[in-house]
Amino acid sequence: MKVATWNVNSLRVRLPQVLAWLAQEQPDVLALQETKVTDDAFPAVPLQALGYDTLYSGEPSYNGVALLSRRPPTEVQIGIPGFADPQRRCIAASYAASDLPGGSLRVVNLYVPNGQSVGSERYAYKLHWLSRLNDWLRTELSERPSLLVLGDYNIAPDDRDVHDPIAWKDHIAVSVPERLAFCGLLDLGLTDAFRLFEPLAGHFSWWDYRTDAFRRNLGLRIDHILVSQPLVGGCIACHIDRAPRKAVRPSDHAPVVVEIAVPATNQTIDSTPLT
DNA sequence: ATGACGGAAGTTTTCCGA
Repeated sequence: MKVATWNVNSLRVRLPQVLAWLAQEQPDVLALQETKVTDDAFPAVPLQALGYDTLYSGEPSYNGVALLSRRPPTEVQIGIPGFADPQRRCIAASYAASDLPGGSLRVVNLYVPNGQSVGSERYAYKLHWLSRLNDWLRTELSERPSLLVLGDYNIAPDDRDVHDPIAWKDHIAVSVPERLAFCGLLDLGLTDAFRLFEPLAGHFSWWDYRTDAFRRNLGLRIDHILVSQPLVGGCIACHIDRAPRKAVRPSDHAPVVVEIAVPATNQTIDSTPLT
């Protein structure tokens, strides 16, 4: 299974790029953030025409998340249970996958608050939001063996994920309390899929629109795919697709993609007869 | 220290992003 996350910074503006990327990459699930579109205006028809089911939770101007999938969703959850948050930042669903532990893949799609600046009201909201997320994911992990928690975390987990760690020290997305909150998610039993394959610095998922930051590779790695322990062994690849960031009028984020082998795939490879 | 770019709302300017 191929699952991806992409902060599109307005789905209405980026729809042609999303449609082209879906047609080319054929992910089983694509999680979108910053759709910036209300539910009544969500462009479901062209996405369905490509064979994707749609789930979405939006609001005017800001935030908004969606899940696009080639198989039908079940057990849909909008928002963090028990957390009355008016901002549309979380949507989750399950997808049948008989070869995976538990028989289905659970996908939790997040748009973690930006936080604006360390010490601000929005920063306090970000940390509170992450705390409520942590509480909920503890329950999810106990009930869903095959769990993916992906999206725009707005946190660069360590200095390898920051183009200039000295300049960014203690700034938003990099501050110690934010990184501790991210570690708190890993401590629940989640693993950063990207770091299963790439140990080096300099790989980013976001670049500022200003100052030619993408061409100079001045970015942050803040979009992540976390996987539960039963899925770790099945992860066969995780990469950041920089191609859409080179488009005309791109999003400032690039998609992150994970590929998960189901046991049947391994068996097929292992049983290939020698010639 | 500030702004630089881009989207949205909505009307010429402001808020927000990271």
